[in-house]
Amino acid sequence: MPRTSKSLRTQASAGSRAAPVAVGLSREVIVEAALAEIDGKGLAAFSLRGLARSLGVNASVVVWHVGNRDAVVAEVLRLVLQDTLPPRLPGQPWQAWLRSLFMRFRAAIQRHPNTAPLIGADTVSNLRPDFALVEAILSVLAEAGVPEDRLCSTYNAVQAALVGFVTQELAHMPTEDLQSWQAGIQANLEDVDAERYPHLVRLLPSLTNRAFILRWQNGAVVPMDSSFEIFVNHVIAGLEASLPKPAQP
Amino acid sequence: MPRTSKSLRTQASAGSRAAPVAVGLSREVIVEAALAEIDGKGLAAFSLRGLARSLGVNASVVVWHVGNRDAVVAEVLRLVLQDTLPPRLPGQPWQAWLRSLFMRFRAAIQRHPNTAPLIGADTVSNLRPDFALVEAILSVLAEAGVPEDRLCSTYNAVQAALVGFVTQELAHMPTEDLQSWQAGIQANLEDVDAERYPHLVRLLPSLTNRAFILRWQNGAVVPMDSSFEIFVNHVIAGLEASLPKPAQP
DNA sequence: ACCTGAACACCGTTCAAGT
DNA sequence: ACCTGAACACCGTTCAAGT
Repeated sequence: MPRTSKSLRTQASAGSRAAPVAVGLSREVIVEAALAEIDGKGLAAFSLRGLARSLGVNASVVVWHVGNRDAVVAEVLRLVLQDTLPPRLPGQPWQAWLRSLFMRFRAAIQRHPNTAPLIGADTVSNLRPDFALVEAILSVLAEAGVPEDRLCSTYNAVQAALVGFVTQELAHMPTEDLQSWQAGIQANLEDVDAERYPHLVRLLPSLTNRAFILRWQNGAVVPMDSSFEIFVNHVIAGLEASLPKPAQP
Repeated sequence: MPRTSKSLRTQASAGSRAAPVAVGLSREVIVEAALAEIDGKGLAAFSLRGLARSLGVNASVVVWHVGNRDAVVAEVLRLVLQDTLPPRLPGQPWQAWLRSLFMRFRAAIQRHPNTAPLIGADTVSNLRPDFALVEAILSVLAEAGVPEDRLCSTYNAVQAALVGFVTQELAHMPTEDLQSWQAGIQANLEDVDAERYPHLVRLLPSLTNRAFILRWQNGAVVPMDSSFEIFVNHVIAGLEASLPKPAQP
């Protein structure tokens, strides 16, 4: 029975030259430790060697169990996104289900914001394809009345939206010199020419650190709830508007 | 006058211990070379040392000119996205301008698909904020009739969409073992249970290598034109639907 | 000002060797 | 089967030193 504590080996590590024996490590334990590492240090600072250190083993054992770095990271993402798919409640309109999918997906990444860069930019997502997600979206779109020949394209549009907002809301920010970075952005914003950028200047109070490109903290610190809601509204309304009109009574 | 050829130093590199003299390098030349490197080898294989090699100089000179790796990459993205902002044609409806923005943005990344991971996942984008883009979007949204108190959130929704689709369409794929990876995905797809995933199985021909999560090549090889068009339609229609209704005559 | 070269503290991955 | 330890070919960044 594998333990999940930080070091699987005896803690008296100083002069201990432990014999190379099985230590109860498994793919599952390694992936969980990897997620903990990413949660704590971020993706950029995550390494197989560091992961192995946190497990009290040699780096090559990670490779032996899981494969390479990409595989580890793909498994971590799978762990983060598991149970994201909302159940289809009886009688629930497709709009409501889609909305719950978007919210649950975002909530899952919010729990582990440092994994956000993985969901869109890398294709590690398809290293472990989640067929249930694809089927559920296709099913709900078909039910909504999307024509058969546009189902694939419409699915892609939905999938892009599902991942797109959250990727950016929780995008990684420069960790270290937050102080100077914030100061730099703010100084830039104060110097903006009101003649050339009237809207920007007028809306500055509501935009500063709250709008993409104009912020220095990500959605893990400053959630963009109302923006996300409007975004989801757009997606659903856009979907509705693109449906073939039924004969209106 | 800086030259843009591959090696700025004399090509007789074998036994040449060149004296450390100025070599005509500039921030601009370095960033262009960096883009060329990324275009050729991809972001994962891009390194400051490799970049310096391609320029025929020591690695630390890149640091001296541009700063650190993030700064180099931010400048590269700025170069890729320059001139993305479409002009506002006289009498042009806001919908048409927004559509052209989406298309030009995508076209810019299509020219350098390996930079796609930078636009959304990393926040290198705001290391060099493009105020003109922000202002243009705000301006067009205000003109469309978005209420003042929702301008920021609506801007965020548009920005998320602008970046979201392209990020994924051109997401990086495992470069090396494309053969085995493709085989793996195809094998997986053929084994899908038709009882559990009826839509997936029925639509398999149109989904295979054309739908997110079910493809093994990205948009640089297999463009997702019709999906992108539907996506943009959704964005615009969703925006229209969210506008306060004017008094209908 | 602009560049070299060495050094530091890391990486991912492979591979022989142990039990 | 599962692990160690050494090795290989890299990294980004810093810093003294050259011209």
